[in-house]
Amino acid sequence: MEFTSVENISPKERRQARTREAILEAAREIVSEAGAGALSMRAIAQRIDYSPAGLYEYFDGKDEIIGAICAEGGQQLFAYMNAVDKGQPIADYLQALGHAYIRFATEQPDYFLLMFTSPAPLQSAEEMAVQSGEGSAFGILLDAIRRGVAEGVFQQRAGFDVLTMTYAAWAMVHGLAMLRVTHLQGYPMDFETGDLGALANFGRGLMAAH
Amino acid sequence: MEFTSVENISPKERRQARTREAILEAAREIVSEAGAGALSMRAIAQRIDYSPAGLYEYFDGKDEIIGAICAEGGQQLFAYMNAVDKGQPIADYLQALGHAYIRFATEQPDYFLLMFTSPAPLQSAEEMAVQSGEGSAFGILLDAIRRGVAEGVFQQRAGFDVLTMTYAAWAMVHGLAMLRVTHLQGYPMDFETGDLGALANFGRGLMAAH
DNA sequence: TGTACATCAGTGAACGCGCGTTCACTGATGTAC
DNA sequence: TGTACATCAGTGAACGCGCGTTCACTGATGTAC
Repeated sequence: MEFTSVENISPKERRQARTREAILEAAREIVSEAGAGALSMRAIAQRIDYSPAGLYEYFDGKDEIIGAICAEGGQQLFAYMNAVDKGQPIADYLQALGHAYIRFATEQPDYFLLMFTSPAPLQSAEEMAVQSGEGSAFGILLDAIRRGVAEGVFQQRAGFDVLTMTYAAWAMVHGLAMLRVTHLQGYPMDFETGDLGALANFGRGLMAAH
Repeated sequence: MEFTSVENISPKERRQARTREAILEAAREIVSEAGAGALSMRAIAQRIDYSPAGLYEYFDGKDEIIGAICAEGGQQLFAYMNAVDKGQPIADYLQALGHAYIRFATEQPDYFLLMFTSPAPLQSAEEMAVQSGEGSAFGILLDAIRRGVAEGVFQQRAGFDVLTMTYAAWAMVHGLAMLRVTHLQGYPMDFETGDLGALANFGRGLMAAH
């Protein structure tokens, strides 16, 4: 029988983990402050007083660092959505989830763009279906839709099952978030009202015929 | 009284216009074939057998060229949506418009991304409100919503006027298109069905209470 | 019709920059006897 | 406890690349007399 390796962490490994974390933190800060375009090995190294070459002790290259901070971004997005009060009526809850998604995008626009303007690491529809609340933003959305259907508030329709409904909800909030941080950035309009209206409209579409 | 300068075009101006067009065509092709990342002054010049320096006779710099082909992209998107049969019932028509938007994005993904991942030249909400069918994709969408409301099929609600409804519709199709060409690129799922369901769901939300 | 000149379109080479990555190296830390 | 050695974290300099833009220039085209 083997020991789980989780417990035995040597001082060396602790140090390495800390440095890895420092690298990612620096990368995160650069993206937040100056956008994804400013993220370079040199910039990261400078920020933590390393030479660029030193980073290769901890990561295989730039892509791996980007991948790691995208994963962190996913967790952050999850945190935004998981903080929403689950006690509310399902329609309100779903709307609040959308709002949280948009809030993440507007508060961390560069982060959001980094995560969502390049292709994600592949994952099948089945895998997406499996992931429930714990861990991913999509899972939270999925659980909400499931709950709405179970409560009889939302209604499955032909060609519009729970998974597809979730995809649609995601696309709705993603479109609102994306337009806002890219094409409509700086537009003098009342996004808050617009988003609320759009989310309410989407919710009406989900409702079961009375 | 002055003559309109539109008519008198010298041979010189004609030549210049043709070269300008050739530059933009080359830029368009590069973006289509290799993505926005591959668009460089050198690449454009090479494709039309100029030296990079020569391009500065026709454009002030790279940004101006990008701006010009984004404008062209807007016209192309307009063409997609304007080709949709306006004779159908409004709900079908709106759905078909969404479909056309998504088709543009999937058939010209690099173009679409170039247009929609950087901020657009600013324009006020009033200007957007003014632009009707002739010219812009947003205008077409706006006209459709207006028609739906006029026919009593769609319903204006508190905080959800025609302009806001159009914004919501745009965000819906934009989210579907965007997810598809970025984060979900290559996912093994049935986008066609998903998009149809999402658009139908959005339409239901617009409907007037019976 | 011929000639002198001005305008024009376009070039070649360079400037200065930043990028990801590699590699031979060094000095410090840890280890074995 | 001291010494010899191996491992390790990190460096400095360079490689090779591509970028947008500038500038002095040239050869062709057009114009005026």
